[in-house]
Parts: sequence; structure tokens; C-alpha cells
Amino acid sequence: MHRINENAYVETRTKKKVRQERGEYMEGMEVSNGKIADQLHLMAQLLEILEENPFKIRAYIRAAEVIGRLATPVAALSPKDLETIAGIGPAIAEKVHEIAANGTFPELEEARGRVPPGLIEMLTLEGVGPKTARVLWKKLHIETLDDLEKAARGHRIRTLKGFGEKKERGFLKAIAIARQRKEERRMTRLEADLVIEEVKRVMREGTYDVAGSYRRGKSTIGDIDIVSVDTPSTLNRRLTQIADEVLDEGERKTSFRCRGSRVDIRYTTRSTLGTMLLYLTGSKAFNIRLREIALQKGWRLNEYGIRDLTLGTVHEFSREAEIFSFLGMDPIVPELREDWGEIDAALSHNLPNLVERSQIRSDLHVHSSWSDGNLDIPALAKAGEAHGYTHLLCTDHSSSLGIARGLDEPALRRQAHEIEISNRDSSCQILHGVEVDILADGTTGLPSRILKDLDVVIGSVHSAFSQEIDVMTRRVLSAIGNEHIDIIGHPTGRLLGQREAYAIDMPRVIAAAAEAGKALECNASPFRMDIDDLHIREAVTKGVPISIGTDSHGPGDLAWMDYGVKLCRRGWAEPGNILNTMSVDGLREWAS
DNA sequence: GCCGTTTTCGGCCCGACTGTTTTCAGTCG
Repeated sequence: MHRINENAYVETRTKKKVRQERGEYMEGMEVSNGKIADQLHLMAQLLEILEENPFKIRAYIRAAEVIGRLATPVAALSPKDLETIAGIGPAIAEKVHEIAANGTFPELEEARGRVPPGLIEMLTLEGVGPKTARVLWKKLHIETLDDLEKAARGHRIRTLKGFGEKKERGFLKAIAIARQRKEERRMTRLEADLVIEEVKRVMREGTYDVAGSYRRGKSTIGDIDIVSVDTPSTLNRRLTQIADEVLDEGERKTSFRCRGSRVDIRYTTRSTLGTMLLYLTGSKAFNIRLREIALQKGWRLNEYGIRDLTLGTVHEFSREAEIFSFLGMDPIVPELREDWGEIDAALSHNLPNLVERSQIRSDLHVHSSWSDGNLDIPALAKAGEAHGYTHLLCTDHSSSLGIARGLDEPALRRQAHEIEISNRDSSCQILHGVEVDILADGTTGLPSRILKDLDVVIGSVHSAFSQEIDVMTRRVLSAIGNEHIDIIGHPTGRLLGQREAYAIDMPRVIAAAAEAGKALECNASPFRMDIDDLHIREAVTKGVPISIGTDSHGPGDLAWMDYGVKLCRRGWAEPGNILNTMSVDGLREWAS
């Protein structure tokens, strides 16, 4: 497992900070998009239990999703501006405005008052939806997981119409699972790769495609979706060898747990592979939009083809590209399929020309054995050559970060000498950089007289993560204003599944970077994936260059470049937006 | 509750699997 070296910064957490992390509302604090999305989502759940109009519920869910992936904080927007966002109408705009001011809105509080709080937790149980939760509540007065457990053990569930022994056992099992896992954790891409490797062992080459969020290049993966053209009877038998547990099994679909994660296999034939792959790749919102477009033309799109509803004829598609063409749009690559504007762009033939892996000429954040990496400079150059790079940016830590064996001035001078020697006979040039700490007060961990002689400088936050949002933002802004810093490294500081991003105003950071002509890093380490797609898109829109770096500490880590490129493609980045597409000289000139 | 190059009213994606049923509701993706 890759080691993450972070400064063990001892901090006293104020109550305010803890509440902020929990996402609780506080007077005078700008409510985050995530918090607003959570409230809208909660409203949707309550309305489900209350048996409200399903389309109203969908409207709340859609609004929550849309707001969740906006970079700009919606709390600052007026209801009128909010209404310009697709999926948000006058009613929800008003509610968002209320959440921004009060942390909630009257309809939400009213709905909350009518539903026992424990019912929301019951909805998280596998196999328990709003209808089930409501019946249990109304008929048996079950309001919590404990109530449900007692009722199931006492065989009281089976007295209900439509419920039997299997449901009772199912509830008990779901409760056990829910109690065991602390929280539903998404996989890193590295973990997803391990699960996929395991599944591939029993699959035949050329008979499957990995779909889902993995194929879309997302920074974290919920479950693994695979399309297979093998026969269910033979493959299902082989899959049981690697399954921890089979969840359900059929002729068209099999779900199981492998290495603790859910894997869904869908079976299809080669002649309908295109529609199945399209369906299983998603996203859900993308599929819905595409099916609506088909419907407007009088066609029904599903995973088996497109049916003409008037003629009754069915068109089959072996390849995805044919479906897009049939619908009158340009082909949309998986990374863009989020209903994030790409469908309209495809219809009007305005899709971006996304950056491609083959255009990447360098890795712009690697560590060597001079600090906490495994490879020395010549080995690094060799590894760069193997990846087809013309150059690598070696950025070891500055000495202020004691834990990572940071470099001081004499060490940097010796390192420069070693790099010079290596560059004499290597096709992969090592650029001499540093990952300098942005200290708590916004100054750098190394003095200007050292930084000015380096090729490219990354400035990163490695300490005092719990600063207030305004302090942290100004801290990073002063680094952007530092003439010797070229790139802000892993700008939000998150460690996936371990540590939340620190409080930072990314739109302000992006605007400042645009103004100063500095780059933001897309850190491609699967443990970071920082900045994420929504901020890349915002940066691209504002003309801020993106620098992809694997933050590599060992030879295998350089392969993480793929993750970074996919993430940038999700952010609609074209080659001109990415520093890694530049030549050595071009990059030197940009940084000077 | 949202939305409109057929609509400002009347639509709103579509199918697989399970458990409970004798034809389907609920959940899930």
C-alpha cells in the first residue's frame, strides 16, 4: 500500500470546526452546495415515505444532484439566478434560498415532523424502500432499526400481507450488515482495479467490457459493472468461485460481492452489445436524458435496442457510436456522460476535443529517493523513458516538512548536480523542481533565493488543515501571488476515504490562478484525485492551466497518469488546457 | 416540481430480480 506522508499536525479542534465538518448549519457561515444538496435529498426521502407525487420526488433528487456538482456556491445566488440552472425551477430556487439563509425550509421541517427520524435510517437497509418502511411504521409502529429487529425476531413481520419468512430473515441480515459497516465507502480506483483483476481471472478474454463509473473515469467507484457476451450458465458457475456471496443470479444479470465490493454482470449478445454497454456505463442521469430524447422521436431506448413505437420495429446496435449517430448526435465518450451539458453539445456538434493519454509528454509531480520516494534520479529518468515521456518534473519535499525527509539548500544543490548528469544521456529530461510547503501564514517553506533557481515549483499545503475557510483561502492566494510558485499542488488536500478536503473557497482560488497565470494540479494519485472533475471544469472555463502529477513515490505509481487524464477529460479539458502536453522548452518558458 | 423547435398542460426512462403471489408490487440499478 502506498504510504501517504503528511505532517502530523497536532490541532485542537474547536466546536465550531467540528460542527462545520459535520455539515451543521451555523449563523454567518456560507452553506455549502453539499449541505444544500443533502437537505433537498432528505426532502425527497421524506416525500417518498409520505407517498408524494413520484415526479415531485424526482425533481428534488435531480436538483440535489445538479447542485452537488456545481463549483460555484449556490448559497450566494438569488432565486432568479438559481432558476437559470437546468433542473431548478421557481419552487426549489426559493427553497435553496431559504436553506442558504436558515439551513432549512418550512416544508422540510413540516415533513420531518410527520416522519419518525429513524425511518430515514431504515431506508438505507438493503431491500427496504419507502413503501416497505411506511407499511412497517404504520402497521407495526416500527420506527427504528431496533424496533425492526425485535419485530423480525418475534416473527411479527410475517403477519403483514405481502411479507413472509424470507423478508424477516432479509431484514435481520440487512440490519447486521448496516451495523457492521461504519459507513458506505466508495472504492479508490486502485481498489477497483484489484476487484476487476480478481473477476477477470474467471472471465474469458474478449467476452467482457467494464462499464459503470469505472469506465466513466470517476475519482471513486461505488460498484463494478461488467457487460458479458459469455453464456450465463457457464460464467455464473465460475463467478461463484471468486464471490464472497451471490446477491442475485439470473439469465440476464448476476450480482455478487467480491473483495467486499458489489459486482454486477449483465449478459447480452454481440449484436446488442452497444446498447447494453451504453446502459450499464450510465450515468443514470445521462441514460434518462438520452431515453427522453429517443422518446421525443417516437422511439423507446433500452439496453436491447431502439424500438420504433409506431412501427414496432427494433433496431439493434453492436457499437455505441451507432446509437449516437442514430439519435442524430456526435458520439459522447464515457468520461462526459453525466448530463452535464454534453448531450446538448453532441446534438449541436460542439463537443470538446478532449485531451488524450497519447498527448501527455510528462509527469509533473514525482518524488525521488532524495526525499521519500524509492527511485533515484537515473532510475526516475529510465522510468520516464519507459512511459514514453520526454520529461519528468522531480518535486521532492522542502525541508520544512520534516516527516518526509525534505530537502534543504545544500541537498537541493547536490540534487541539481545529479540531475544535470542524468540529463546528459537520457531521452527523458528531469526538470528540477520542488514541492514546497505553503506554511500556515502563507509563506513558503524555502526562501525565494532557492526557489528562483528551480525549473518549476509546486506549492502545497501539508499542515494546519483546520484553518477557517477564509484563512486557508488567503493562505493559498498568497502562494498564488508568490512569483516563484508555478503550480498549486493537490489544492483541496483531501485523502479519499481518510480525510475530507480542508475548508477552501475554490472558485476564489481558481479566479486568482486565472488572474496570476498560475496552474492548479490535478493530482492523479488514486488516494487524492485532487482537484476533482467539477473544479477542473471550472478551471478550464476560466482558462487556468491544469498540471497532472501522479505524486509518484515508486516505479508503479507513474501508471496513475491514466487516472489523472480521465479525470481531466471529465472536466472537459482539451490538450491546450493541460501543461503535460507541452514540450520541455515550452514548459520551461511557461514557468519562467 | 420541472419543462417545452409538436406542448404553459400533461407529460415525466426502462427493465431485472425477489418474494410474495396466482398476476404483481417493491426495490434496485
